[in-house]
Amino acid sequence: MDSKTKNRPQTPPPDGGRPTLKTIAFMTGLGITTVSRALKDAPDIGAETKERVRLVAKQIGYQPNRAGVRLRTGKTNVISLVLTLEEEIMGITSPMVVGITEILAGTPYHLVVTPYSAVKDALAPIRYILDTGAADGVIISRTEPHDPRVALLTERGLPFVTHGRTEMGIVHPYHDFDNERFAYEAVRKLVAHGRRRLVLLEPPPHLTFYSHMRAGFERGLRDFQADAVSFHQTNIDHSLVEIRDAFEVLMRSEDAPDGIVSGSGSGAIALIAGLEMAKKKLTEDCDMVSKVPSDFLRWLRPEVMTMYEDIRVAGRELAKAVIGHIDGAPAETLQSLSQPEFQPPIIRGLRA
Amino acid sequence: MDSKTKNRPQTPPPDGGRPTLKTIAFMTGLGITTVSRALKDAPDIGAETKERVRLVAKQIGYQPNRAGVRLRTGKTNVISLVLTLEEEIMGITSPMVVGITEILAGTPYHLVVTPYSAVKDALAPIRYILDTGAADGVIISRTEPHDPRVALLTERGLPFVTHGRTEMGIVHPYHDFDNERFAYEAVRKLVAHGRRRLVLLEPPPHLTFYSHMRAGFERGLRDFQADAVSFHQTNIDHSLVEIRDAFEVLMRSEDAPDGIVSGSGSGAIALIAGLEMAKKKLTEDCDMVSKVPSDFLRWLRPEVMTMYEDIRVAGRELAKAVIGHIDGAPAETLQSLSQPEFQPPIIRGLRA
DNA sequence: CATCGCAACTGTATCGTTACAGATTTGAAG
DNA sequence: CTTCAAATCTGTAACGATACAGTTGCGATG
Repeated sequence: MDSKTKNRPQTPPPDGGRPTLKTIAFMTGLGITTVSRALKDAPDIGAETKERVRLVAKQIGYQPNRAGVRLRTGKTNVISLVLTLEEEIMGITSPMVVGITEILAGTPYHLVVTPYSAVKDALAPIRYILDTGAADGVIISRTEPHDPRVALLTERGLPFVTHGRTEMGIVHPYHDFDNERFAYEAVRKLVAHGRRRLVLLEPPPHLTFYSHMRAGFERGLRDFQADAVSFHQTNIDHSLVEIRDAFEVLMRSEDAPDGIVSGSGSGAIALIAGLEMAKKKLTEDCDMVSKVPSDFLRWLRPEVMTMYEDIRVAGRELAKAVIGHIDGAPAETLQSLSQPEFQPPIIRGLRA
Repeated sequence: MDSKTKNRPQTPPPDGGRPTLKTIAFMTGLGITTVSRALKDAPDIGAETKERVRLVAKQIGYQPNRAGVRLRTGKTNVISLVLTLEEEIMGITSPMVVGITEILAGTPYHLVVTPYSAVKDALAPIRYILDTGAADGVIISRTEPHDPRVALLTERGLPFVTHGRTEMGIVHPYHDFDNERFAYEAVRKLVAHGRRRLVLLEPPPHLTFYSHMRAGFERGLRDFQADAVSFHQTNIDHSLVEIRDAFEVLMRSEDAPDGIVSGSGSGAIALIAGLEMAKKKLTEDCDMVSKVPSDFLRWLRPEVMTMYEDIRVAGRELAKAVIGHIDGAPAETLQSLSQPEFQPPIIRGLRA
């Protein structure tokens, strides 16, 4: 066979299978390499040729074989969302996944969900991804001030973004909710309602946003002259029953607070239950501000003042940031903080 | 070079990279083919050789390159979860994803989330997966009696499982919640509470479980001698505001029901709001049974009687079923129905 | 009319794996 | 001492894509 045309498929590729570069090469009479480079808009391919190739590719619905690309180039076109199985409790995964996929829909990226179970295993999925080259970028949450995952990913140069910030002197992409301001504004609001003895249902101390929320809470106490009621033994990672029971005890004590800042929506539910078990009533004995990821609380307990953390938007921001990181944008430009705002109450009139 | 050893790597594969069959071949002095077959436990490889290969493979942490396998064999080791972006509202995705990944964790499968937006596009992601060979198996939900996705997947022979049943004479794997029985038991319970004028907040009519739930409801009405109050213009896919407003009108009318069966947890929230806007009270003017995917309602409105649909378990069942289908198990053995049960009320005493 | 540079295109090798068709060795049967 | 079969191992080609190092043709330059 003439070596000049060895790269040109002589037989029409078997029909029924999906089109490959070979198919296009056969149809256009070009070499496979040329077709490949034409589709990449390489500078050494003629303008008219590119046009022809693009047209044929579109006509037959050519889509590059992911395995081929991945094997040759190492590019996986995968973004990995790393989740704790326990994260489910907060019901946060749904809108997050939706937000991420909204952004990925316009790209060649697929979203792979990579779970891990115990907290001590948090590094395991990261190692897996690094070792097997399973993804081009990673999204992690439940960020800690000194997060070994961030250290490892940075060291190995795999693009990532965190949901939450770190404090380790590494500049990396992140998206976060401004929990400092949330707690600060919550205190302001409660004081405006005449509340002075405030309690905070806080995040677990090892997560970064613990200190943010505490800082905002304490700054609020100082600025608006209120007092803290201690509730440190309990945090939003505890079970609803634990939170409820601990809070009932507190509400029955001498030390009972008259204002509550809840760092989580489900925590708020447990606090309300504890409060009611102690025969106290919202708005009468106590006011409450809660961060919420959904509308449930507002509908069922409109007397709770809520600040909405839009997880879907967070998912979008995170997705944009990883992709930006993959594309080489500087990390400083891939950081965002979403500002809390109080939600208007649900309108209880007809045709709202 | 001696052709006898052409397949044996002569140079130690560059360190730092991840191990491949070549690495093991070099270390054991065997051919690449032999190593491949040894790891697959092929019958034509000696027992001792297999042992040696396995040992080395384990020692160096060999994991087959997914792109290589996929390119050569077409096996993707991917399960695709096909979701509506709108599904988020029900907050059902989180526990579903968790359940699925729990099962996949023990397998080589990864979970890829493939979304679609409009209802009319429901076929688009399926076509994409079929055309690009993106997955070995598919999980779909929001099943319809005559579901074109099921038809297409069956025709093209791609293993799948549905969350919900179909009525098209095709035997395929599914997992479903017994909505017929749910509604039936709900009616029984309401009648036992002295309620006789019952309303059903039903699923949208095009989904299969609409007729299941209606059938159970109507069978209950007959068996327990209660009457239906019409509320057909509204269903669980409508917005909370729409449901609330429509229900307020109903509750203010002559025709007001005294018992409610709610086909969804978030729908129940809207119904409660509508009821309260009509100045009616739960347990006094009206009782309610709702299907719920989480604990929120039980905590905040313990007076609602609930049947828990465990989505996490559903995720597990679905994952097991697709894998079973991929492995060639007969579809009849991959069908399961989860039975509803009333939940005990939240215990409102200390140390529950 | 060589020679050179440039534009446009192409072949080969390779990524890691597996299907397939041998190849070699060993021991037993004839 | 052949012959054969079984047991064990191996090389080659291919999956689809791309990096790299050419090759070809052609007009401009000296």
